Amino acid sequence: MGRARTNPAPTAPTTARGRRTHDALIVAGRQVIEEHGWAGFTPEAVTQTAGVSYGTFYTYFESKDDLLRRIVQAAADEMITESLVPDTLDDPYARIVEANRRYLAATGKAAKVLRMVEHGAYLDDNLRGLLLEIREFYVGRGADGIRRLQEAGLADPDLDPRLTAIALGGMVEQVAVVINELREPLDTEKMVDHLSRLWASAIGLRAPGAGRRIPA
Amino acid sequence: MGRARTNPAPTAPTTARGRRTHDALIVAGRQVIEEHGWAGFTPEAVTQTAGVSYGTFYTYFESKDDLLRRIVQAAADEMITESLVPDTLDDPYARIVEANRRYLAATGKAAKVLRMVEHGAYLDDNLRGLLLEIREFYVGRGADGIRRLQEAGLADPDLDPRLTAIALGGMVEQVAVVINELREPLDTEKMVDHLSRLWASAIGLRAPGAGRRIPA
Amino acid sequence: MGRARTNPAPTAPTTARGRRTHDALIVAGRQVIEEHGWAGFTPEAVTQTAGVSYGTFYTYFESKDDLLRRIVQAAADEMITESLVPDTLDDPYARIVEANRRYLAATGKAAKVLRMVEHGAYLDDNLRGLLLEIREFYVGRGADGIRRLQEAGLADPDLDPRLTAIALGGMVEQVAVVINELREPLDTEKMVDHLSRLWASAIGLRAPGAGRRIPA
Amino acid sequence: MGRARTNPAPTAPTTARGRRTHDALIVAGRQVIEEHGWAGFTPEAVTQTAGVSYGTFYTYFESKDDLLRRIVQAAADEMITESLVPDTLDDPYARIVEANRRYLAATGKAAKVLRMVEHGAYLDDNLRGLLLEIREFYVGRGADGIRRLQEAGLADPDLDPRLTAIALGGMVEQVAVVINELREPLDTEKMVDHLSRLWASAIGLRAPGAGRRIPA
DNA sequence: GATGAATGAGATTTCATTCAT
DNA sequence: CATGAATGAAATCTCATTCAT
Repeated sequence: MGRARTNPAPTAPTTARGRRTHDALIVAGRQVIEEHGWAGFTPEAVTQTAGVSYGTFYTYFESKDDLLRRIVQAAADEMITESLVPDTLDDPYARIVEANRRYLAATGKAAKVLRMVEHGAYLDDNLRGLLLEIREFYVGRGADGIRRLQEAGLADPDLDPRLTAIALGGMVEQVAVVINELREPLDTEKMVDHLSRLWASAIGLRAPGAGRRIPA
Repeated sequence: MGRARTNPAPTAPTTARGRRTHDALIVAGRQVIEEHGWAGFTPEAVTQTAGVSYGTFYTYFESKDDLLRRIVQAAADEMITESLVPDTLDDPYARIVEANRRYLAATGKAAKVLRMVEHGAYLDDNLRGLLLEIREFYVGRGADGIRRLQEAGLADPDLDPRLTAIALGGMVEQVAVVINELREPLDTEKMVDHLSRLWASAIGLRAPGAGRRIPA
Repeated sequence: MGRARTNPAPTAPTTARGRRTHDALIVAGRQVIEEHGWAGFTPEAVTQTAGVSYGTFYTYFESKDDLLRRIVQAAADEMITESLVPDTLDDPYARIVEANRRYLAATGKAAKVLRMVEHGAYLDDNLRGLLLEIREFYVGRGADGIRRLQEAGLADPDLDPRLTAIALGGMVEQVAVVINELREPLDTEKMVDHLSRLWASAIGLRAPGAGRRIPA
Repeated sequence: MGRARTNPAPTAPTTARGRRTHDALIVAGRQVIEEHGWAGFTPEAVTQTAGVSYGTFYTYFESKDDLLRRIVQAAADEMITESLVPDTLDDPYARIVEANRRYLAATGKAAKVLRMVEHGAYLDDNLRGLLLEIREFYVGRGADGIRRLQEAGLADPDLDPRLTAIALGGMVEQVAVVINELREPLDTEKMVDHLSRLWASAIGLRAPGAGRRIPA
């Protein structure tokens, strides 16, 4: 009634048991979203899935929003971690292939969660900021790669690296989503191959000193 | 949503005034979704935006779902109509440019609405079917175009037309959506240029008898 | 979920039926508070008492707080209106008697509601302001009366009118509360007599040109 | 509140540490009520203020009600103890002054706590009885004092001692509470002076053999 | 048809109390 | 004894849908 929150602001759990429950709720929350979508994402569903009582939810999270933010953060971290390409890989085309393969592999579920948030019901400023950060990570990384190739004389110098990264990154992102939704099961490895060839051709990638642009 | 209905089934409006109200509600509904997302899409908001009383909603629509279906249908029709490229345009590259320009111009918001439905709370079989149809329209059209170019010896014959269409179509679709969400204002015409060059390069489009793949 | 209120902000009812329901809810709310105290003041109890459904509460009031504010406002208005002493009454002592009689008569229930708010669970800034206003009304009126008597040479000139009004007003206010709570039934008219004599003696009120301070 | 209890009944603390914790909780509880009112009075807030863990609450108190009763009892004891006027003080007016000074000094907050209980959410028979006792103590003491003065010919014999004590006691009590709530800071000593003069004049107190009723 | 009030099941959140460690 | 996590009934609020006028 018009008064400030009087309830205990949830604090980080101090005991092992507390941490277990806390983590279980995040895992359960993610699972609920993935399986039942927005409509199913209720504190009740989450606690039931985690096997704890209703009230326990608010021992660890201020609100549904709060849990959502943490789920998104976790999904984003996971996506980014899993889609990093090792520095030891030198060949530009191989790097493209690897990046695409990892992206498609990594983003099945995580991307689904992120999309749901993006186009779903609830977007406060915190979440919007989080999503923009994630996008910026991918766009920036893609633009850097393109710029390096241009500087090495390996890619079309007329392309704006950032616009190109937005476009080609969008291609891969969108394909990742479609794969998870299409009825027709796509051969993922074949799609990785196509995406890589399209990406390479699009930026005019050529093997140093070679006439052929992409491996046959 | 999903409650049994006991309401009189709304009938198609018979008077001119009825049709006007009906259409105004669809327009208002679309506007509400675009501007306020799912959270704002309530009968209350829609009727207020349309300037009619609350109860009028159910004079014309069985339910929120019902209106949603009609909004999606309208958005899809509009997208498809506006993104058709006239047959009179012969030059392949010019057709690509034109298709991309029209897509970006016409469909940013419509695509956003479709995405929302896709990832939003409510996806009944009707809606899912509708979305698949729309996607199939674009993918099919893109694949046909690529296949024709391949047959004419103007595009890389090693590419699977369908996979390629999914990937490149996804690129344009994703860019269309992103443009409306990014903080940085993109120069649309420059983006059209980039998308077109990327698309053309990606499929190895070459002007008949020319060495250069894309216009400078 | 972190979004602004999307629900219709309740608007003043436009139809007669609406006004009836609105008023019934305020009456019911007041009755619930008086009879069951804070613990019983729930939207459910209020709507049941008013004979409407639960949801109707939020057709007219933004929140429990909102209704509470209106109840307090109504109680205050009622108290103030009923405790006004007609200007036609000239004799100072008679005015004191009349003011006390009206105060005790008027404030049984209203004062109970106000006390509950004051010492009860919920005091946001709006309510606090409202209560201060009410108090100020009584203190100001009392101080004015005392000052006038002092200027007419009818009351002890050494008294600070404001402090005196706070003290004597508090006396009457407190007695009003006690009357409603004590087991022992007090003779109200006798109490009015005592309060008036105490008040008059306290300020040294003397009839013009008379030795006796108060009527026997 | 009002739930059946299955908890082990807390036992009186046996160790020094136990007593310290027990007392700290009562002090903290009182502080919480005074500062944050009913809304803030939660086991959580009390234990935090006392610097002990949540669960410890129920080591010492059966319930919130239980703590409340002890707080009220402590506040009452304190009020009564601190407002006792030493028997060595003989002069009637000086006794009035001293009683008022002590009451204002000691009991503003305690009185507020008692009021809160009175008008707050929870009033079981135990509490009600306690409050009536406290009131009776003050009313009885006041009435006795007035009766003695009347018998000594020092006060208006027409006044009903009990009614007068209720009224004048209410005056002081109310002022004590109001002082803590008013925006305008009152000069307490000046208020003591006024209260005393008003009280004395009201009962017609006159110094034996003196014409002036109250010190100038 | 249009209007706006009414409905009530369901979602979110609170918090006094209990319990495992 | 102390700790802090767990519990769940009850409170507040939402909103798609229905209904009386």
